Amino acid sequence: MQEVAEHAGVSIATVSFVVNGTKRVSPQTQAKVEAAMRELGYARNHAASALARGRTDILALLSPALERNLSGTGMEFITRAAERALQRGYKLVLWPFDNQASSVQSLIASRLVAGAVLMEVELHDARVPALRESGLPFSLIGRTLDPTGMAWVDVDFDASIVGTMKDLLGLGHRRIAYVDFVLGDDPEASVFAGAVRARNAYIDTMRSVGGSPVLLRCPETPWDGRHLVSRLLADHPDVTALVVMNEHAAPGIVLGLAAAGVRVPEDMSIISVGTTSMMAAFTDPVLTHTVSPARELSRLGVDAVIDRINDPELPLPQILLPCMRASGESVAPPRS
Amino acid sequence: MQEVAEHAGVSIATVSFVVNGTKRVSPQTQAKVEAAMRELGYARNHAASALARGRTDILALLSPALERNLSGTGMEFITRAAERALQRGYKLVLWPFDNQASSVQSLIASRLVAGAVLMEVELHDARVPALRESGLPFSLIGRTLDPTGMAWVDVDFDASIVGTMKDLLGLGHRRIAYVDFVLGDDPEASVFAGAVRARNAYIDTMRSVGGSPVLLRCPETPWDGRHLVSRLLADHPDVTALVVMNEHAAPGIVLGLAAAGVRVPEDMSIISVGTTSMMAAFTDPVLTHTVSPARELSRLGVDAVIDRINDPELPLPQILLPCMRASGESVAPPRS
DNA sequence: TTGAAAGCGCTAACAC
DNA sequence: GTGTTAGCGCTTTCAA
Repeated sequence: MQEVAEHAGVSIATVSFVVNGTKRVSPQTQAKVEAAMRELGYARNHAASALARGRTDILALLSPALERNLSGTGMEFITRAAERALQRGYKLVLWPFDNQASSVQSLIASRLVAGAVLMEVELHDARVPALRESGLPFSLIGRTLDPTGMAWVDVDFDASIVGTMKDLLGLGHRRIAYVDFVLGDDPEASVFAGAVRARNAYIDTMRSVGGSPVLLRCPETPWDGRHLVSRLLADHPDVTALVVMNEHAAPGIVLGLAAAGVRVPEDMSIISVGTTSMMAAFTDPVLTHTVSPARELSRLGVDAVIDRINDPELPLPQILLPCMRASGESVAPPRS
Repeated sequence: MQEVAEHAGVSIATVSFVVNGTKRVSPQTQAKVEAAMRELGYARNHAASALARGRTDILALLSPALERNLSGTGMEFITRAAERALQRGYKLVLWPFDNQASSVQSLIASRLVAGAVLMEVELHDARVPALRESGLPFSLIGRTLDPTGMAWVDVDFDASIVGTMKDLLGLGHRRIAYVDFVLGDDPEASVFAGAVRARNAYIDTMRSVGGSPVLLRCPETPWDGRHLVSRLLADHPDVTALVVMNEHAAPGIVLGLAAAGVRVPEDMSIISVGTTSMMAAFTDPVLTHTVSPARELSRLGVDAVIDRINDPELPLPQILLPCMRASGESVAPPRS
């Protein structure tokens, strides 16, 4: 920067002003400085700038289980978040971590990032208390049990599941089963808040129409989807429709049903919820599905943090976005 | 740090020594300092540290088209890279960008990152010259036409395609078509080096057995895969086997064939190359496939950069990894 | 084995 | 509108 200043015949303060647009500078000087910068290929030193202003332009994307969600919706979240951050002049660092709370602590204390976006939020999320205490701006993609006083954007699973159930009930289905996912080996292990809310919405809806819920779960793979089918058919032969919140198992379920001679949608209706359309198109018939608003959620989540960095007094966005219904051919009235 | 020093009754230099392990410190002082750090929840300021030592612990993952590859193998690359970087004490920032060369320039000049990993490398990649000039350590996942003097790790597409072709030829197939992908609207737009090499390996193999290559391509979606089928059957009715390098179209192709009454593998053999096993399991029959060594490639790519950061004189790793053959049920001898 | 102090490159308050 | 300058928090050389 010193060099640029000499080259342009001004002081380094002036260079700083034009680099940051912090202060009015006469057009002539501005031009001179810019020319000098171009000539010398100057770009401001990131660390020095961050140190001096006491703030960085880096955001952290905290995603505890980057291993999970090896495709589909998860990828969408990450790429959109990175894109949006860059659009707004921020960088996005990926922070997949093991030891939740303590790792967040040191991330915060190191002042590496100006804010954080949390994905895969749990009902009682260990990262949240640490973040709140620290005062670091953050937003949730998802929400904890009590998200009061935080910025969050989330899928409106309640409405989405209720809507999906209504569709099925409207067609005459009464025995509707629900399939979601387990992570790793321990079925009781960390549970995403969204999954819990969705499941509860299903249970409530079933109860409200006097039906009894049928809950199934399996790991997020097509193989597990296939295997699930025999269990389903054996234990619940009267089920006529499936609501599946398990992007990667859904195609497997269709294959499993076909192998068992169960036709979709004539004998069994299926709706895949919170998926990408691509995943829904891997089967024949194409799955009727609802699309998780991943792109918007990422954008809003990133925006929420950046806005709060710029003005901590801003109201906290708390936004619920519905899944979009997308057509498919896997739903029909039940065989009477 | 000053506070920690006072708390422990030592100088800030000493604190720095224990934080970084840069110098021998007596066990007692060490213990005192560590206790003080814990008590005050100290973590070193990232920017200040980077500024003082003239180096950061951040790596950039340069992926021009994060939009593409919305799942499967692409996701694998990113998550594994982030994981590995963290394991080795580095952070990974995502750098999806538009304007290739210039964006790289400013990334370099800003000294934000200590090194870079390039994905989706093209034969003549605009990012590479900028990087070479700058002296910033970097590695390629993939390789340019002439990757001499650079660190790279790549899939051995030559061997993989040749192996795949041999399998098919060995079964008696002679009319083997090849399907790969187009990006966006312009079929001539930026081409990944790996795709070009793979295609050439196919062409060479066909020629070497006196066959004439049949090249097809479509966007990376199951819909496009379905549509491709009618073109294939109309234009090349005598084809008995398909080598598909298009992870997301492959399941669509199977569906399209089924719809056209072409049985897999009796009437048509299919091998999906460079895919994830999950994608290959979305169809019935499960696709015979080869798995892209994404995980290892990411690890090696990240390691290569970090090693060179630590010692620029280290020999340049230039590593070719084969795709792993994975079983499936979509290959059989041709109908005689 | 420990401490003092000179920067690292930039920002921004203050003076002109 | 532009320049001077005191830090930002840490690393590291040099001296003790």
